[in-house]
Amino acid sequence: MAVTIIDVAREANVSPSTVSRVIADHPRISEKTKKKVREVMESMHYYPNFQARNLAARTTQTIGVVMANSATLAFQNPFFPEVIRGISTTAHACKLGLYLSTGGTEEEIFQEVVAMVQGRKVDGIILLYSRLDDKTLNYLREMQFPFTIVGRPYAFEDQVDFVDNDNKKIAQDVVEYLFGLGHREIAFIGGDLEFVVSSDRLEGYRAALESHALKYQEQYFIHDFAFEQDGKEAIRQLMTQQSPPTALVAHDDSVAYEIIRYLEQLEIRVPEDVSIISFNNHALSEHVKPPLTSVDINIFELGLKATELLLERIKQPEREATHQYVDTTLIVRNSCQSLNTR
Amino acid sequence: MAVTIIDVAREANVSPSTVSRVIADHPRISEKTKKKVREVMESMHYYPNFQARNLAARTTQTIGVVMANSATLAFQNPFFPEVIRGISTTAHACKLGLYLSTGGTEEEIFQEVVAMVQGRKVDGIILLYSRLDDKTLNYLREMQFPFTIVGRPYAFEDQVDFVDNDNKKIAQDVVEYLFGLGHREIAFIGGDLEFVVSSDRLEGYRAALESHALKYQEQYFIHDFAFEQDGKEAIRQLMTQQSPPTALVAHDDSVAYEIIRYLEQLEIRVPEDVSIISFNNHALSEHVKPPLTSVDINIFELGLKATELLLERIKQPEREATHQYVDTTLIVRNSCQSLNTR
DNA sequence: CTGAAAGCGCTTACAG
DNA sequence: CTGAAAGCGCTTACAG
Repeated sequence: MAVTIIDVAREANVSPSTVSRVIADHPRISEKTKKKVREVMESMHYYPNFQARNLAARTTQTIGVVMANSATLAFQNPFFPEVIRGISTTAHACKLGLYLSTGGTEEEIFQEVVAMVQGRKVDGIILLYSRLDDKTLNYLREMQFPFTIVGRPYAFEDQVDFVDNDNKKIAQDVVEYLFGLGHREIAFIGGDLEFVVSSDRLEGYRAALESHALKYQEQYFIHDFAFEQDGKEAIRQLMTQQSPPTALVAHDDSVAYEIIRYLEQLEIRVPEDVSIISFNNHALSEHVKPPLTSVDINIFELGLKATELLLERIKQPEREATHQYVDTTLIVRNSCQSLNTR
Repeated sequence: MAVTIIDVAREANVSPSTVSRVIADHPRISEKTKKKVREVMESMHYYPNFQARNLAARTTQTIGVVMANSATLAFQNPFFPEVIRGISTTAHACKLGLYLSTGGTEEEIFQEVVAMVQGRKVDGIILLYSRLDDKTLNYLREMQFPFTIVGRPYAFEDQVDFVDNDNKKIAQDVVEYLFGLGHREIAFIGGDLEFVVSSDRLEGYRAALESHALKYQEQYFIHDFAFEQDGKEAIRQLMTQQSPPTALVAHDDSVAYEIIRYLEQLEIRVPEDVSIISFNNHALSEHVKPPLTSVDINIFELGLKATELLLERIKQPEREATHQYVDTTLIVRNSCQSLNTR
């Protein structure tokens, strides 16, 4: 068996309480005692048992990280490691552990979250996605369990802590940018509207069009499911209609890459024949052909801030809900062409 | 306070022991009692406290996942989510939790692993990397703590459980493939040789050359650090020497993308002027230009198998060490050209 | 500044 | 088939 606090206490001629207090660096223990106990701990290779400590102290020192189901995960590939890196940075600095959800379906994930909360596995939870009317989120709200979202909640915005980009605004900005280049026929290849990030971006797109008295047009919008089912055909239809778009907005770089390939097969050149712009600025976007103009959404920061908010919430359960919007940067590369100079 | 096993016991008119046994679905409890207790648990919304259960049962029902430091992580971007997906699949099926390392440096990671082991945070550990003479690995070995590596250990191969691709072989195969296409001047842009995966692939490359009585040549090898410092210059030098290579082997697709961009700047066409082949088959490799010929290493399976091995090890600490090699597939796309038909 | 005692919420031989 | 008791390894009022 491993050496316990009792073994140390006996060896150091103090009580277990004292050893415990030395571990916690309690101020009311004399330096002399601390020194002695620490020496004994060292020589006996004592190491505290977290489970016991946490059970007694009613804490876990770990936070739960809940990702959307794996299908979506695969999709948002580069998002995940980067947001984890942000979360880890804060977590590690505060000596907090990370507990990861493993569920593959919405229901499994929900059950896991219940287990985390009720089973006292974590002190708080970070939701890595925001879905319309999400069971998990509602549960967390009802339980008043500390949690933060990376993304904007679909509702109760003022009652929930979250970190997000201003997705409406960046979608608007992107359209404005294209508008500035002279584009008027701008199509949007959207993400799954179940996710708030997707609906926000779509909304920004529409708002930008309307602000220029351009109408939102059905035939300029491709749903995620249509694209996933047969992306090539969707793009073909889009580009062969009466007045095809001169610019495309894709909801994610990986989608943009795919579109570019289909366009190529259709012998439509980017950016000469059609411009393309996208979101999320994957690491590879500077290396593809043509280098992709994309919005950097600062994923690392998203993870970092979400963790900070969560820690504050854990410390002060009663504080008011806080939001934070993380800055984005439009990275202009070579996938968009100006029509003005024509 | 939450409802405990004692509350349930009182309400159901049984002892706490019995409630505990009902939770564990102990065979010696009568169906009648089980039914009654379960009804009470239901109606009282009882949920077991994992910390207490684990403390008493001396288990954790969670496995630790340790990644190499963040710098490397960023590099191997798509690897991480995919291997986690594989690990999650097995873990979730066995109702095991995942505890993630958060450290940014080797030393931090080591300390975390010590905390996981000594602090009884996990029942076993999966190392997501294999490094030369790794302190963490050595510690785990010495402690005889259950662990598995995704990758081949640098030593003690027959004493450690691991899952890997046969990296020597796939590097050989890749060179053979190029050889079959008529290439004789084949360069290698390698990874960090601190990692076994990189040195294995380099070794395979050399072995393949030698099997064709071709000599390994310094000027056909670019070190990871040289490439990272100034990739463009490294490629320029490589391609402007006396007899430049006709084919390049890159240790990872993301490196291949970068190389392709530099080649383009040098006005060297792929595959017309030089062929390029790579490992890991990122999701994007079919979408880049030219679509990249790459070796699919089946990352999902790597994670899945590693977890299975770990679980077996946890069950039978004394069993013999096992290895498993996961199959790979050469995905031929359009980045290599045959010289034979010229 | 330090200790004795109770308690965190479970599990598991042992006994019947 | 079920219960009483000890124990997992800590923490933390309370008392001095």
